[in-house]
Amino acid sequence: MKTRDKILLASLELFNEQGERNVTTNHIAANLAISPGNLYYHFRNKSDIIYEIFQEYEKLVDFYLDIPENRPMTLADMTFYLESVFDGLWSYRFFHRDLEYLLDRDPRLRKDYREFTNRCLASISLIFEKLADSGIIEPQPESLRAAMSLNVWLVITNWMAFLKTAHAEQASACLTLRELKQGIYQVLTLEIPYLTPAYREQVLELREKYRPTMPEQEGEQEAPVN
Amino acid sequence: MKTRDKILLASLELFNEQGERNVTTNHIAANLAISPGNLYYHFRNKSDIIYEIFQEYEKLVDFYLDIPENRPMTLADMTFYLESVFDGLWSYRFFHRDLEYLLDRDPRLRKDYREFTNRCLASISLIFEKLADSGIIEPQPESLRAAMSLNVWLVITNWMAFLKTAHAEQASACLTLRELKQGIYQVLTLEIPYLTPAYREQVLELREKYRPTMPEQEGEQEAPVN
DNA sequence: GACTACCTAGAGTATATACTCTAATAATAC
DNA sequence: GTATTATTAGAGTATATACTCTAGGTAGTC
Repeated sequence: MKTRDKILLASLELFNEQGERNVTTNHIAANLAISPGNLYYHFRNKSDIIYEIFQEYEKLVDFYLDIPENRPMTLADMTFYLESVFDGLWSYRFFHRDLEYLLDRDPRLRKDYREFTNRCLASISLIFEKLADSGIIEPQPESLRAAMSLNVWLVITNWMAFLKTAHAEQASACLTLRELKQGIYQVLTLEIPYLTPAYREQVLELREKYRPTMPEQEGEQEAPVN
Repeated sequence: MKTRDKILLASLELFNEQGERNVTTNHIAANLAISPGNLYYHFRNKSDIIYEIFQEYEKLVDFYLDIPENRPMTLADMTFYLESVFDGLWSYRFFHRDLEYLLDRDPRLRKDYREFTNRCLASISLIFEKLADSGIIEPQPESLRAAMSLNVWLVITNWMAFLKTAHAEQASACLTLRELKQGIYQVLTLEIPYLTPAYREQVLELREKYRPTMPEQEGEQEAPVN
C-alpha cells in the first residue's frame, strides 16, 4: 500500500480510537514508523488529512443513501439504510465527536458538511415519502415530514455521543458497533406512531432486535464487582 | 465581586463565545487583567474551573426540572420546562460542544454528568407521565415513554450543534437564543402524534410560535449579496 | 551511467499552553 | 503595632505540537 493511503488509514484509526484532538501528526507518523517529514511530504497539514477522510465518509454515505426512484420501498430497504448509516457513523466515528471544532478550523469542511447534512435530510425525507407510498407509514404533509426527518437526523448523529457520555468508563475504549446500532431502536421509536396497521407489528418486531440489552438509562446500578 | 467569582464568570463567557478548547487560562487571566499566578491561586487547574461551572449548570437545570408531584401538569408548565431547559443550554452552551473531551479529561465530571443525564431523563419521563395524567397526551407504556424521553433528550442536546453546523459562517458568532429555542419546535414535533384531540390544536399553535423563521434546512440558497 | 521524479529520514523550530515559584502587597486578627 | 493570612504580580518553565528544511536514497528511463 502507498504511504499516502497508509497515512489516511492510520489517521482514521487513531482518530477513531483516541479522538482527533488527542492525535498529533507526530503520533500518526510514529504509528506508521515513518518520519514527520515523510508525512508532510504527502499532506500539507493535518486539516488536509481530515478533509480527505471526510470526503471518503461523505462518498460512503452518499452511496448508501442513493434512493432508487423507480421501485417501491420495502422494509428491507429501510433496514438497509439504517444499518448502513450506522455502519458509516461507526467507521468514521471520530468525525462527529469533534465536529464543531473541525468545522471552525476548515471552511471547506464547513461548507461541504453543510451540504452533506442537507443531502442526508433530503434522503431521510424521501425515505419517509416512499415508505408512505408503500403503505408502511401513514402519509404526512411535507412540513411535518421535514421536521420529522430533522429529528431522525438529530437522533442518529447524537446517539453515539450519548452512548459515550452514558458510559461510566472512558469513552473511547468501550463502545461497540453493536451498541451503536441500538440507535436504530431509537430511530424506529420515532416511527411507531406513524406506522400503518398493516406493518405495525412487523416494524415493532424489527425494532425489538435492536433493543438495548444493557440498561442504558438506569445508570445508578454499577456492575457488581464481586 | 470576588476575584474567584470573576474568574468563573469570565471563563464561562469566554468558553461560550470561543469554545473551551480555544480559551487558555492565560486568556482568562488577561481578559480579567489579572496575572496567571492569581488565577492559579484561586483554582488548582483549568479542570477545576470547568467542573465548578458544570456544577452551577447542573444546579440550575435541577432547579428548573423539579416537577411538583402534588398538582396536575398544565400546558403552561410544559412550556416553562422547555423554555427553561433551552435557557440553561444557552447559558452554558460551551459545555455540550466539547462534552466528550471534557468528560475524558475529568472523571468527576464524567460521573456527575452521567447522573445528571439520568436525572434529566427521569424528569422528562415524569413530565410525559403527568401530561398523560392531565389528558394532554395519550398515556403510553413505560418502556415507550423511556425511549421517547431519550429521543427528546437527544434532540434537545443536539439541537445547538446542528444549528452551528448548519450555519454557513463560523459557529460561535452568529447564534441567538431565539434560534436556539426553535429547538422547541423540534421537541413538540415529537409529541404531535401522542396529543389528545382535546389539546391537539392548542399544542400545534404553541409549536407554531417556535417555527424556524429562516429556512434552516434549505441551505443551498445563499443570501444574495447584491 | 546519468538524469529525473518521487519518496524518506530526522533533526530542528516557532509557538502555544498549562502551570509554578518567589516575592511583594493588602487585609485581618490580636 | 505586629503577626498572620489571604491575595496578587509577573517572570519563568516544561512540555507539546504543527510544521520546516536539508540532505539523501530509490526507481525508472534513456
